[in-house]
Amino acid sequence: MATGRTHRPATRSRGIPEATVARLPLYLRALTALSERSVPTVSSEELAAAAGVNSAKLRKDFSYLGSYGTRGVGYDVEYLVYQISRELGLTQDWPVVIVGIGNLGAALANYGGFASRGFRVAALIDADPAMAGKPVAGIPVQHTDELEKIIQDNGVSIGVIATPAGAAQQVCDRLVAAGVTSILNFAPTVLSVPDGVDVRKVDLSIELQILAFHEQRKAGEEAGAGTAQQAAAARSDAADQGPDGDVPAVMPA
Amino acid sequence: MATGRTHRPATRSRGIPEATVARLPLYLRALTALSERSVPTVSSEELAAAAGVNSAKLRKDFSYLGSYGTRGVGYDVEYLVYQISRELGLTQDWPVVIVGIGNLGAALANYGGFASRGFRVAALIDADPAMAGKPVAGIPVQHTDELEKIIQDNGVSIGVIATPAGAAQQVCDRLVAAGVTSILNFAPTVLSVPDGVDVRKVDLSIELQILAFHEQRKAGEEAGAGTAQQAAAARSDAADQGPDGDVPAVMPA
DNA sequence: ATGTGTGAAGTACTTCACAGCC
DNA sequence: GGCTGTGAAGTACTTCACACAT
Repeated sequence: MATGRTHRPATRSRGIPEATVARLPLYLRALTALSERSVPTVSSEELAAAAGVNSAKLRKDFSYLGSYGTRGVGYDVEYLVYQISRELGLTQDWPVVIVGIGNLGAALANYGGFASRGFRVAALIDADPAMAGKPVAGIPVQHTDELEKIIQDNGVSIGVIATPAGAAQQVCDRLVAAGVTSILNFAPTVLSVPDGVDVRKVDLSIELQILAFHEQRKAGEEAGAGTAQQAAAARSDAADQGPDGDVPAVMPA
Repeated sequence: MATGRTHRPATRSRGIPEATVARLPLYLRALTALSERSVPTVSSEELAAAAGVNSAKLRKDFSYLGSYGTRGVGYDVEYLVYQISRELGLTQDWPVVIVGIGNLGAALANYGGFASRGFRVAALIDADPAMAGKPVAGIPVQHTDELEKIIQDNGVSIGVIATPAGAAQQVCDRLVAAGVTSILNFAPTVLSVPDGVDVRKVDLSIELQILAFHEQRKAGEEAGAGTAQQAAAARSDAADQGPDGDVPAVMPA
């Protein structure tokens, strides 16, 4: 059990690479925008630009899902939206609980991108008795004591932890014991979970530290001998959004 | 300019792999905890467990920084804290501005992990005139009109965007024009930036969608022929925290 | 003509396994 | 004897480049 190592020898759920899965939501967002503008078809080049990746990667990604495009033409927007949604499991309804209703928890509760994507905030839970009953984003906050009952009554399998770091592991254990098998963790802690439970982590301070690292490099290169050549080769990261295609996004209030 | 593609031929800033950089903050956090408990040394095995990675990876990561361990003994906690902090550029002070002071922006402003890690919230900026002057986390909110002046007066190079999606690109453009070269984007949009500017993205809805994908697989495998073998091999992701070591974390209020 | 789908080549990251130092 | 540091092997992901369908 401990920190729950796991070697994941070839986890590839059914042949779709994890890196591809992480990009599908990006494509879906771009496609949804096109759909709203009633654009009927897109080329891999256009869609890739909108999603911030390169077109070869996008075509390869789609090839794992099937052959949904038409050579010489492109992809049918509506059809692709459906296929990706289905692949991601967004055609079904996912009740979600948010535990820890501070500023962050409230921000998450208010996040509009939820309902639109198959997610439904089933309940807000907080340890502070003073919060109980107070509505946040139109949903009354419930006390932690009710956690197990809420999970079971609503058939919740996805939990969001937005508590302080000190409470996170305990909340996590209770969520898992009650039947939650996927956790999105905003607390700056490494959570231990049994096999079969997925944890994803979102950590502001880590992101900032990564930015600081690159920022420092930029400053150094500027100062250090400007070998022109070196300066040119310097840092051209920029786009492709975040040093590695991965990573996710919250939503402002 | 467009979506600002970039092939980043061998960006590796100075030989440290991006994947390693992304883990340094994790190690740093674990080490800081050990330091607070006055633990003098750690083995790669122990530290790896605390950080949620495996020990071979950790040793390899550290080998990119130098030979800071002692064979047969382990790593000196204080010394490593210093070396990693320096490598990440945390020994200097990074003034940061947060734009968009809704629930999320407020949550970020209140995040304690800031000051402790070399980051300082230099200013909070919001487009709503009604917010101007109101203190959030003890810092008075300033109006967007002041953005350029704030950036320049404080020498800010890192900006956090927590505005609604619609405002993000415009805010981003202004930040970049004013001199910001690293952006942490919480708005669910792909930002276009010129070369030399780093963008990292944090997106709640993408994380949830990735969880939903795996959640769906779990359900499917349960139902589908339980080839015992298949069920056993099933999904053993779990720990290693989030399908790929990467990703970051916000902090609750 | 145009743009998809994909083997093949290239690159990045991880894990193994063990020599070498304490 | 214990634990680091690292070449070498293995795996995962990306990019190229072009055959092939429309």
